[in-house]
Amino acid sequence: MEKRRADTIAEQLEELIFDGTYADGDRLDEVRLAEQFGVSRTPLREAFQRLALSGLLELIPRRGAFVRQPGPVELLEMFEVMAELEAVCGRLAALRISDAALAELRDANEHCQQAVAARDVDAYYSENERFHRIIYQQSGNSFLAQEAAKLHKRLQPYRRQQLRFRGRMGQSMSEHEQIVRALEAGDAEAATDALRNHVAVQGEKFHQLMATLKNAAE
Amino acid sequence: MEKRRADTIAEQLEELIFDGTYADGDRLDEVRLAEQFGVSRTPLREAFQRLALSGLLELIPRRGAFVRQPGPVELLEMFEVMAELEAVCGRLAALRISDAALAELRDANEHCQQAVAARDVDAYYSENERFHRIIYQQSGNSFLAQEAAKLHKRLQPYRRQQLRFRGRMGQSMSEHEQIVRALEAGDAEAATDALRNHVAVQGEKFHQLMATLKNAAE
DNA sequence: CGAGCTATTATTGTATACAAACCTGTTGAC
DNA sequence: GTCAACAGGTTTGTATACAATAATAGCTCG
Repeated sequence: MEKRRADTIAEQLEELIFDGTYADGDRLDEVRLAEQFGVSRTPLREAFQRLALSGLLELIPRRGAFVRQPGPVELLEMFEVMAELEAVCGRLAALRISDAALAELRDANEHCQQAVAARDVDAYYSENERFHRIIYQQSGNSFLAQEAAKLHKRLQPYRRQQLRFRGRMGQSMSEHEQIVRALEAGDAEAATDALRNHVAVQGEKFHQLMATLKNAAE
Repeated sequence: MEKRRADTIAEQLEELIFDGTYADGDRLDEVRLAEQFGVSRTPLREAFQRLALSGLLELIPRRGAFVRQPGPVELLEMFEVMAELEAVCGRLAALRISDAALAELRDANEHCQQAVAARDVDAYYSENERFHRIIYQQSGNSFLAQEAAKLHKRLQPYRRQQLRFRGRMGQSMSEHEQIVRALEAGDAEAATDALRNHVAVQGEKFHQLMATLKNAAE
C-alpha cells in the first residue's frame, strides 16, 4: 500500500511533536511548514486533521492548529487506561494464547535480559514493545489489539523516558517473568494482575513520570 | 465553537452510513457527493479523512473512499472491548462515584422503567445512554470516559436494533438495578461483573445480533 | 494620554485548475 | 480466439487562486 505525501508528513510532524520540537500550545504555521516540507498547504492540512483525530493537535476553526501535549492529569489517566487494556489483553490471552506465541514471548524476554545486561536502553525498549505486542495479539481480539497498540504508541515517549530511571529495567524484567509464568499456566487472574501492575503508574513510578514531565517542559 | 462545512458534511455522511444508505464496500464518489452537498471536493475530502480515522471509511490511495461496515467478527470484538471498558468504568466508579451521581443514576433508571412501561423504545434508548454515560464519567478518568463514549457511539446503531427484541428491555432493566446496587454498595467487583455481563454479547444476544446484521444487509 | 473603532494585514477555509495514476475498451498480434 | 498492450476517459492527489474571517496596528475622539 503506497503512501501519499500527507501520510509521510503526518508521521514527520508526529515525530516533531513527540521529540519536543513543538511545545504544548504552539501554533503550527501552515505556509511555513508547507514550504519547509516542499509541498502545498493541501496535504499539510490533511496531515493536521489526522494528528488532530489522534489527539496530538487541536484544530480550532479559523484559528489554526495548536499542539496539545497531555498534562500530568491526562497522562495519568491515559496510563490508567493502558494498564486496564493490558490487563484485559492478559486475561483473554491467558485463555487463548498459542504455544508458538508463548515461545516468541520467551524469546522476546531473553532478548530483553540481554539488553539489560548490556545496559542497552534502545534494544530493551524495542524488545519490550515486541513483548507487549504479542500479548495484545494473543488476546484473540484484533480490535482490542489495535486499540492497545494505538495507545501504547501514544504513550511511547513517556514510557521510554521512564526506562532510563535507575533499576527500572531490572524491575520490569522480573515483572515480565511473572507475566509469562501466568500466561503459561493459563491463570487469567494472575495475568490480569501482573500486567496491570506492570503498566500502572504508582509509587515511585509516579514521581519518575512527574520528573520526566518537568524535563520535557524545558 | 463554530463549525466548518467539513464538520457538518462528516456528520451527514456518518448518518448516511449508519442508516444503511451506503452499504459495505460502496465507493463514495467525490464529485457526485460534492455537488449533492453543494460544496467543492476539498471539504468533502476532509470529511472523508475524519470518517476514515473513526473507522467508517477506508481510504485506499488512488482508488477512493469505501464504506467499511464491520463484519460479524469485528462487531463481536468491538462489543467485547465495550464490555471490558464498561467493566473498568464500573470498577473505578464503585470507588469514586459521588452521591449526586448516584441520584442521577437512579433518576435515569426510573425514566427507563417508565419507557419500558410505555413500550417507548426511543425514550428507553436515550435514557439508557444517559445511564451509561454517567458511569463513564464517574470513573473519575475523563480519558477513559471519552474512549468509552466514543465506542458506545460507534456501536449505537447495533445496540439500538437489539433493544427491539422481545424481552430485552425488561432484562436490561433488571441488570441496571443490579449495577446501581453494586455502585451504591461500593462493591467494585460486583459492579465490574454486572456491567460486563450487561454489555457482553453472549447467549441469546449473539443470535439477536446476527439477525440484526442480516436485516441490515438487505 | 488612553480607549475604542476602523482599516489593513495575515491566516484560514473553500473553490478551481492542473497533474498523475488507474480503469476500461479497443485493437492488434500470436 | 485469446491475451496483451495501448489510448482514452475517469478519478484521485496536489497546487494555486480566491474569499472570508480573525488579529493587529494605527488613528481619531474623548
